[in-house]
Amino acid sequence: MAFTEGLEIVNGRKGADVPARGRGARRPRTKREAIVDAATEAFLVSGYGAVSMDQIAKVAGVSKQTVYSHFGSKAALFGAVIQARCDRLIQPNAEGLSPADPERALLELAERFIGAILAPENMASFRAVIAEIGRFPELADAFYRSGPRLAAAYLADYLKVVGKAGDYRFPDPHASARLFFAMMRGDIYMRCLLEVGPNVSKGEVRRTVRHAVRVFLAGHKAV
Amino acid sequence: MAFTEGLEIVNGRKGADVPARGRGARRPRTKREAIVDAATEAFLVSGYGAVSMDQIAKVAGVSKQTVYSHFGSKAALFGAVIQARCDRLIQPNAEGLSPADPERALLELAERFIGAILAPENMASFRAVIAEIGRFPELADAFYRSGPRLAAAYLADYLKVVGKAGDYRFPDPHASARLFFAMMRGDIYMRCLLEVGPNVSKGEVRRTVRHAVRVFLAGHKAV
DNA sequence: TCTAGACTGGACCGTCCAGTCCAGTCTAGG
DNA sequence: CCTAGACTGGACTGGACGGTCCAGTCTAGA
Repeated sequence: MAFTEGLEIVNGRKGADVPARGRGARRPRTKREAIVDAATEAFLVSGYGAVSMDQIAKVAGVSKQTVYSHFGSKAALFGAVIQARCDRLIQPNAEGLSPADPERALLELAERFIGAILAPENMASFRAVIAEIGRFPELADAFYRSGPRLAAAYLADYLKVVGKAGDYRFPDPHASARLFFAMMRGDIYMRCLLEVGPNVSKGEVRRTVRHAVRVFLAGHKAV
Repeated sequence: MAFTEGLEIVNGRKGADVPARGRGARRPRTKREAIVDAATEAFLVSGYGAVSMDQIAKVAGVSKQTVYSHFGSKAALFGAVIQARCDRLIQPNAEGLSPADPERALLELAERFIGAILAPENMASFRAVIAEIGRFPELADAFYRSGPRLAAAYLADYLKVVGKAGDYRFPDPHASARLFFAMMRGDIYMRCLLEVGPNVSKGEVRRTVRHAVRVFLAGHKAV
């Protein structure tokens, strides 16, 4: 709930759509943005099939016709929403990580990564993508590219640098990077995805991450 | 496609439902089984929302009323189908694995595990469960219990035994077991789940598994 | 032979929903 | 002041679909 921040009834002939910026606190959005926001929340919470265009129009405070003049169809709207979310997946990049202390650096990266993938909006995006793979295969592609693949690419670069220092060896940095993220995306991720089991605590995340990082590094120690 | 094996038009007043077993090749099923089969394939391929009861009845070669007299509602039918699939998730258990040669044993276990989770039917089950988490949270629970959790429990037992031998240390066997499966369920799994990227080859699986097992063991070596 | 119960097949109901249409309003810019 | 274009709101269409009903058939077993 509440990926948007509670504005529901913003416009009944009010924020004149175009500039209106600067009016403190009141979200100064265009109709289009309002529609996207409403649709995002609705789709991510309930799924494509369970959301009606009337619903979206109502929540956006806009007429149905307006929705259709901006996005030609329900499918197009869904596509736009998910694409936007994929573009905005927060990418934990490896910049600013010191090659001098890989353990510390990887711990930090891991924490950032876990934080990102466990964030409810991203979790919901992932579920939505999976649920509609049959109807929208392109979205799965977009998700993979801007998610797992990008993250692994960043890390691989970092591992190359670390490898040069000599303490650790990464004969195939890309494979190692993928492995690293797989380790992070462990049982905790699965439990969140399925919404089962005990809720994950900060402590559990911490412990799991430390364990994983330690094993990862020990497994790549130069002999 | 084709989780069932091509029988579609089995009964137009034919295989008398009850015994009929033994008739070679021809699938000798009850109406109920026919319904479950048809529903399974339909739900796993297209998802809950995209399947109609008329469709299922037609494919099962059965009247709609019969479907409703066996399963009271669409939701109940879906529940039964997914539950059955969860119960049948092939569990790679750790029995018969030699504690003397952990590397070999883990490699074997890993291959079995990967084979199971990448199997199209299981992949499809997982997707279906995720897609309908909102409507059917119990199914997610069933899936987790009879999938990830069970597998980890088996492995944890094995790791305890290996730990006693002395070459490796597993201070928290359950955590290590979960980590192990996370490593296996790596990028390949993600790609299959999202149906993106290059198709996975036997070779890639092999390479990935070897890498993961090596890192896992090296990371748990006794000092 | 009779009966109970499973099953058929097709009509039917109520609901929901994507998408269209349209008459009329509001506003910005010329 | 006029016009173009964005927007409203509500009626409407056409089709899908879950679920019900029912008259009639088939089969097994008493």
